[in-house]
Amino acid sequence: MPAKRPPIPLSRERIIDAALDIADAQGLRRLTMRRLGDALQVEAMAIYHHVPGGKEALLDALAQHVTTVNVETAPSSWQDLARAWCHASRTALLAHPGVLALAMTKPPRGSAAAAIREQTEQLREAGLGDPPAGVRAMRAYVFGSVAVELQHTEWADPKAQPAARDPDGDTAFEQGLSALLKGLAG
Amino acid sequence: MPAKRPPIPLSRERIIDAALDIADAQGLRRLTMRRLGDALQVEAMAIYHHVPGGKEALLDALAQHVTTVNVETAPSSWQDLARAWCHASRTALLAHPGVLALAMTKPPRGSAAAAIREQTEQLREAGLGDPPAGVRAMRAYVFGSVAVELQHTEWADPKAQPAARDPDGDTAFEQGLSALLKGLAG
DNA sequence: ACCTGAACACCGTTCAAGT
DNA sequence: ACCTGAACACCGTTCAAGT
Repeated sequence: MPAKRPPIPLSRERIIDAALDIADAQGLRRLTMRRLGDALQVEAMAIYHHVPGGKEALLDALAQHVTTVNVETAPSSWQDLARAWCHASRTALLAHPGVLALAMTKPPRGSAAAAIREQTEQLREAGLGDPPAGVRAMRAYVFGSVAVELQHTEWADPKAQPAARDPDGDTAFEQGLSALLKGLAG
Repeated sequence: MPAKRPPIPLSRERIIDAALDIADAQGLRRLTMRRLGDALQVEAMAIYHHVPGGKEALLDALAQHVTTVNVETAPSSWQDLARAWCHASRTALLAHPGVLALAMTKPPRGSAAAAIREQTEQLREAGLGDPPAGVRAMRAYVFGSVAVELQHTEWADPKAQPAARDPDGDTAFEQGLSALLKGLAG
């Protein structure tokens, strides 16, 4: 006879993880405070204790989660460094397709804004010409590529799992990235 | 004494226009069947008569509206033609910032899918190397650029009017577009 | 400190009813 | 044919109350 397991205490992190699960599996429109509560075995109202701003703040946190990336500064050229940042960003976005719309729509805040500043500084030190413009172009490229790639997989198979990715996506991304970096070089 | 004006009959087009107004001015989250009915001087339930699929179909229609563009095939090189398509797409998306998330998220259907096919054919005839890959890269670029540009204006001034645009947006777009086209050339 | 229950204003959508 | 009113299941959020 299994002992009555004491419930894992609620936390901001567990809430965000559960919210990402729901958004990825069922879509943003079905991410509901009540459904989220169900997934966490808790009444919806308990969530407000851990996420002060309510649902709007929760959505902000989800956007931050998929746009906060970090790269160890090691590579040789600014091109290699730029590639590393773009790959990391793409991977983070593809991991949670359900919240891509939030990531592209909400202006970067907190850790997401900090990551952009860090990326800008690293690329400046690595010798990139106009770091803010370069980072802006890279962010645009990564956002757009991921959006089109996800549209493509959903168009090909409306019930595709997030794991079942577009095989053309990788190569299309690499080609476009090379062209972009060549363009940024001057 | 003003005569009692007979109400303009409801139509799918009027509904879509009113929905775009609300989304642009107040955000997608505040676009509600009831609010939409108010704006049209009609009960919310009347909308279902003109938009069979309900709210989901309405959102699809909004996405189609801002991603359906057309370009008169006249320019000389495939580069000029590609520029024309990218400019037209960007303009259409910037005109309705409130529904960008839908445009990037919903796979192209109906007139939007037709526009992509048309663009692909025109560019093939104009001599572009791999038309589907090229169009995919252009769509990604336009989506990403517009998303970052709108993030940027909202970050600079959270209550900026859609008309008050980012001055850097135009030049950043042109620079990136040139780099992309150079990359597509080979 | 952390969670619940009841309550309130608001959603999307249906269906029968009006004109 | 086109619109309305009432109804239903479901939202986000508050607040007092429980432990």
